[in-house]
Amino acid sequence: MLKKRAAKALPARKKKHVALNTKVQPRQRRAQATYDMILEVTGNLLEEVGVERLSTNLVCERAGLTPPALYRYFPNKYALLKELGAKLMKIQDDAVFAHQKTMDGVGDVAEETARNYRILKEVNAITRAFPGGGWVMRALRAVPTLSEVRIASREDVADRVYKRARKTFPKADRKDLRIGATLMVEVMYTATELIMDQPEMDADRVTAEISHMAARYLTSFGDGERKKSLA
Amino acid sequence: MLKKRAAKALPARKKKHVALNTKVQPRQRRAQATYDMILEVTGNLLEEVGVERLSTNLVCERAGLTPPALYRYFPNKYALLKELGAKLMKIQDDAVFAHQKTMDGVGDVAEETARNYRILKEVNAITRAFPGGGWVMRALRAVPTLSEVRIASREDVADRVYKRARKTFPKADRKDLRIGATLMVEVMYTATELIMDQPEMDADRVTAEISHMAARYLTSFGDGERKKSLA
DNA sequence: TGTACATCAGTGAACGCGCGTTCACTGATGTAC
DNA sequence: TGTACATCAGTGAACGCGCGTTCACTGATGTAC
Repeated sequence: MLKKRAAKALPARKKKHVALNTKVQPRQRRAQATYDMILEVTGNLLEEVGVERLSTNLVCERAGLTPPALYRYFPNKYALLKELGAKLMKIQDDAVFAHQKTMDGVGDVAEETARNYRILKEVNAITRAFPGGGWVMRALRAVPTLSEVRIASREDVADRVYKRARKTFPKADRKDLRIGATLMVEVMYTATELIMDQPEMDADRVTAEISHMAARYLTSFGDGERKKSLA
Repeated sequence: MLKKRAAKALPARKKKHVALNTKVQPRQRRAQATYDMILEVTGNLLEEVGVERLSTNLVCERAGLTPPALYRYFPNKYALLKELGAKLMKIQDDAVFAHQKTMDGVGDVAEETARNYRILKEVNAITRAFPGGGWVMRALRAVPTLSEVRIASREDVADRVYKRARKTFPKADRKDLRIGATLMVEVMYTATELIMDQPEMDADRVTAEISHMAARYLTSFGDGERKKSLA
């Protein structure tokens, strides 16, 4: 089948709000390499200068490109951050989902603690290995347009936790359990942020303790004392 | 092979270290009023335009001042944020400490849940009432020079939790307990951030659940099952 | 009490810089025939 | 197979803007006598 030639690009409309989505998708190999390099350079620069001093011009300079080349793919620095953020969220989530697959329902506190610990260890390692990982996570919190990416990712994970927990605790209040899943996920990732932000803290201890906290909490949905406490 | 301009080394942008502390302290009444107004305007502007689009020029314009007037007290926008951040941390902490005074040791889960709930409710209300409160909290996370303020505040609170818990759990591992206190405090404030960031969430439920989570965790230090879980 | 005067507070106008962005262009790539 | 040519990819040079910052200055305030 013959591919239709792409129609000539229409003149860009004037837009009040600049979209954060990438503009043109790279079609040739050369372009894909450029695209990837831009993001790689961005990650490295984040590590060096932080999100405030990051700019498209700076990325171009470091990447050995002229601004229109970058501008072809990304409208501004937030588009860069969004793309990096989406990438990081994806590989974090994938790691979590890989673990989730081996789980059927919620175990006891010791079992859940061990599970959480293994997952968190892996997520921490992934984030540390990601160029500018700490900065990307900070940006995902601080920049409103980016927080959508973050929230969507977290809710994805929380949803699976919820479904798993519902099997084990069929009598638990559904809304509580759903919010509980969100909170558990949020708390777990908080540990990762804490470790990235404050390297002086004992990462292993933090990971272990948060894992325990999350496990205690999740298993509490099968506990009569919950109601009494929250009455 | 791709033809690319040689990547230049980063120019040595030797930005002299700008102190974030206020420069001149206001001495006259007029000056104090100006100083306070600048911060008030900053808070309101944060609400309107966010931290990225905030600038000293914008604050001046809105405050009806010329740049040198602002510059007399604050060297840049981070000094403004730091001052606002310190203020918010202080009134949050004061509220927590007021509650802590009435506590002697750690109670049971139900009791601790109730305590946490009351404290968190108040901290949430304080943060909501603070102009630009949500943005200030985000900035305290995202801006490195500001995170010092945040960490110092959190550790202050954690220290008191630690001392209280040590009385009740004299046999618990000291290091675990100290880190546990930090984590508990961190998790509690996470709830506040979550509520500020995602107003679509049920604030009451989130507050209640996190209070329960923190209570479960803290009381776990008097529990034999802890060791087994974390082995 | 009034007033002279030192100090504090804020103005007006300008600066250099780096930002995002655009235009007209050249060069590279892939593919239809 | 080679090649013509449409399309994709990136260049070079410039723009207007708002940023932080500074200078020399005027006006306001408080106080010593």
